[in-house]
Amino acid sequence: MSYHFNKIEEKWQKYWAENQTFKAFNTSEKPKYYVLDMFPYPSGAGLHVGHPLGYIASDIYARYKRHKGFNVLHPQGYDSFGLPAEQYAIQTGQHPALTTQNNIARYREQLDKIGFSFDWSREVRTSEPDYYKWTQWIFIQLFESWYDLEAEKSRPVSELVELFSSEGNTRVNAACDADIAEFSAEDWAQYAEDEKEQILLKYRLTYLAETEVNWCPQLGTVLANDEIVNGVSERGGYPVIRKKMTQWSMRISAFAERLLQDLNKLDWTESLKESQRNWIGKSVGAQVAFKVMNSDAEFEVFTTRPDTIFGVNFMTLAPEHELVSKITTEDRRQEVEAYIEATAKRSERERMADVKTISGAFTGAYAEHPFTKEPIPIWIGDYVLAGYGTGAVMAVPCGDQRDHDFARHFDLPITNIFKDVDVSQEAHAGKEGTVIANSDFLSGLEYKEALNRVILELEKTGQGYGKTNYRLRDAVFSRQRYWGEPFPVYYVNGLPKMIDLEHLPLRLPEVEKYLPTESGEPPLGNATNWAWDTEKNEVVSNDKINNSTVFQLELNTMPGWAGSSWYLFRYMDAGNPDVFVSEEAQQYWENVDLYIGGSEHATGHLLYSRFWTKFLSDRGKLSVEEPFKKLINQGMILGTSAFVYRLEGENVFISATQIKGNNVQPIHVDVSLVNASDELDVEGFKKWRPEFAEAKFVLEDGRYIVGREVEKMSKSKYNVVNPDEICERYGADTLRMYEMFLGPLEQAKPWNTAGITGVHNFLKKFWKLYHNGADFQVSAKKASADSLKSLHKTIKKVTEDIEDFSFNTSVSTFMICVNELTAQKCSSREVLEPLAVLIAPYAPHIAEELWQKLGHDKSITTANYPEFEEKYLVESKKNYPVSFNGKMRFTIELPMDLSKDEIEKNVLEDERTKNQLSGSTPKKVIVVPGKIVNIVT
RNA sequence: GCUCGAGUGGCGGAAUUGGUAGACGCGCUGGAUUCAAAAUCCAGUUCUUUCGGGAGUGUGGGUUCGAUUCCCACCUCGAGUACCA
Repeated sequence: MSYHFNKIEEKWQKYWAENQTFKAFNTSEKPKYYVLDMFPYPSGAGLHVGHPLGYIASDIYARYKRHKGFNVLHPQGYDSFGLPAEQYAIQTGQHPALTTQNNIARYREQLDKIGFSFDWSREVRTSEPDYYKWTQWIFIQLFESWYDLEAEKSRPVSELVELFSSEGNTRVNAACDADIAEFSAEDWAQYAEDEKEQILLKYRLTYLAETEVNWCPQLGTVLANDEIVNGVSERGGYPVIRKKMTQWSMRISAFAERLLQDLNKLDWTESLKESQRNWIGKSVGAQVAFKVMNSDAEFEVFTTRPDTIFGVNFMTLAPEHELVSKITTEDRRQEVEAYIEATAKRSERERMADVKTISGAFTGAYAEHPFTKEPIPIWIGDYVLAGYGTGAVMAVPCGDQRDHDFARHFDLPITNIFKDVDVSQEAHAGKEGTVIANSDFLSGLEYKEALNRVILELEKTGQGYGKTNYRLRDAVFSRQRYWGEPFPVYYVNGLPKMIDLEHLPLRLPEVEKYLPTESGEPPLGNATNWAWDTEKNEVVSNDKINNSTVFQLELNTMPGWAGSSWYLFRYMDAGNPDVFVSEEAQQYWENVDLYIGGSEHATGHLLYSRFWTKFLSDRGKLSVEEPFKKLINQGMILGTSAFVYRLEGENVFISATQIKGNNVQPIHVDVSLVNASDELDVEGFKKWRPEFAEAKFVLEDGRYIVGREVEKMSKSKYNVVNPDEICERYGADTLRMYEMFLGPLEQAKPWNTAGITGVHNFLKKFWKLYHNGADFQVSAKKASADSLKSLHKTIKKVTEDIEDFSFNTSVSTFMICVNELTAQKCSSREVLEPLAVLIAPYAPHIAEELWQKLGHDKSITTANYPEFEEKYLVESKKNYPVSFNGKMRFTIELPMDLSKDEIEKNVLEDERTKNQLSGSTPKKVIVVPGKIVNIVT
């Protein structure tokens, strides 16, 4: 009987579903282990072979951990709010909820065919009211909290109000908006309620603010920084402009230091931590105040090099700096205004692309040096960004290349304050080993000493202080979309109020159109029932708005990352109607032990999720400060696109080998029309699209050869390979093993269906090992020593590989093992039983089938792996090559578990060694246990 | 520009506390089986060679008895980030 994988796989998938084999329980004697995949957005295109890569890896690990005796939580769900469903709705009028539901059904069908061990009883969907109820709840928690910088902790706003009532805000060290005025307890008592609300809003962890945002006109929404790639939107590639809008923001900047420090606790790749560090962008330096001469104006600069303060030759303000118009002298005004206008016209993108051109203008004003009291000219220049630091810099051309370039361009002086360094050609940015000169009290000091000294001096004279800056900005949380979580917010006199917790969820209203309204409001502006009745506590018709009991609800919705920032906790207690996750469930599962997903989320999802976890932990809702202990980025599986070449202006296609000098236009052709040797199915191609029906071909030896290129897999490039087809043709077990076999998990690699036969043949050989013709046949006899050695080698290697996530080499190890067992004609139960357990994580269906035929009545999932490791520890032997001065001479057979000294002794006592040495004493004997003995004579 | 990562046969890729480079698979070549094909099985497959060998892990140096692995310089590719003061 041959290997009927379709039948076997169907049988076991049904068995697992019916018996809820992979259901995890929130109490167990066993230790817990939580394996999570980044949940997918269910797009209309369905899954291609690239999607399951990470899921297969995590599934192997989850199944392995079960064998190892862990209580494993391995759930799956859908990040189901998002743009594509909404855009589809705009085009077709179909409700996004319906599209989403259909897409999810399709995804589920595809996922089920691959035989994953997900606990589907815990499935979550971010677009379900039962789920987004808790997203709204977290939003309210954030609104009701402020950040205490002293305690480095989020605290309830009620405690802030107490502080204000007892001592005002002068001593409160909180993360807040920049424009806070000082007030006393008495002042606070006298403020009207609305005034108090206004002030509190500046402290809340989610707050309304007029912010300059990245507006994408084509998408009709704002985008977060991480949703913009090269100045255009990540989705669709549309241009993005800056625009001022009132938006909800998240005070993530308050958590910058903790987000940075705690990276050290995580088992993530260095490159990923590095991107987060970059994104947070900590720089330590000083804030220094400069007085404008002949004026009462003063401005601050931020610098990481206060030690170079005596090298300041000029100041540069961002053109948008508020002081510019105030300090510009009359004779300079025209030039300065022209420059400001010119820079304002240039888009962010142009400004970014063009970093070579140096431009600026002199304001005519001078600042006073804090120590020398000398006048310093104040310039404006667009190399200084309004949004970073204070929007002003002290320019030290001898120490900073941009300042140097600017000085040379405008012919400004360059003072050298470094000892024995030439700065005439370029700035000297090095710190270590540099001695400061020409700098009054800093002269003769090294960088570190000078730095400390100058900050001390600045603080003493009240002209500055040591300061740390972060690049991390607060995250804009409003989106002008329909298909997202509605904010649980209504407005009273322009002030936001939260809906009471017990009335959540606030469900998305129905709308006629999913586009923004004619007056430019978000799509929810189209809803006719979108007002909140504070007496009935329910949504009512907009007609009833009276601003005393019925109020307008918020029209924005939350961004995509809202639902994905906390979903890992919902799996622990999915469906709990009373709380987002129960304390018991959360304390049992803690957080994710292993998280697998793509690296594109390095600075978005992974940072926001860490932020919300820290916040919820501060407020006592969670017992952990980090969501994901260990994280692995799986590399993308790329598609191998195929091209046909059309002669310019004709319906004639030239084989890739015949192009020569012809002018051709490459056209993507569906990869299913091309065979493994790059030959096009010409008849199929003609039928593929009507415009090709009459096409003519220039062939090579009667064949049309296509061109190939490796690209991202996508529908529009016709290079998508569907996992269903692979499962149909080769089986899920083959697909799973082949995806692992393709290469290292973390590396990007092209898909190539041709190689799959190797893995498929391996499974067939494995099957043949215990089948004689049509009959299942295993021997009850003891296995030979060789077979046991093969088995044990495999157990050892595969176990090590799984622990290191080197799944590709473990597939090779299985192949070697089966080849050896085939050669040994081994069909012993003694070998096959542990082998079934070992291979089950990779190829679960064939393993279950074998396990059952071996007489077990429970799923192989319950098999205990350490038991097999113990039982089959055989004493293996190894041949040690012995070489003299690097030249290999002969081998000696010795047991593997000898110590270095024992091996050395055995080798030196061997007759052949004595012959080689012929009486002389070796200089050195190098022994590598398990590998080699090298004798240096 | 900066940060991180990677360069090994025709291809995907193995091998690092420094120890027989090219495991395993694809492809290719030859053979068996077959009327034939598919499938399967067996053998071979880094290059070069006067069949003794010789060369070889991006390039050039270095450390070492021994380097794909460690160090220095350079080249190429990929990812991230970018006037961040």
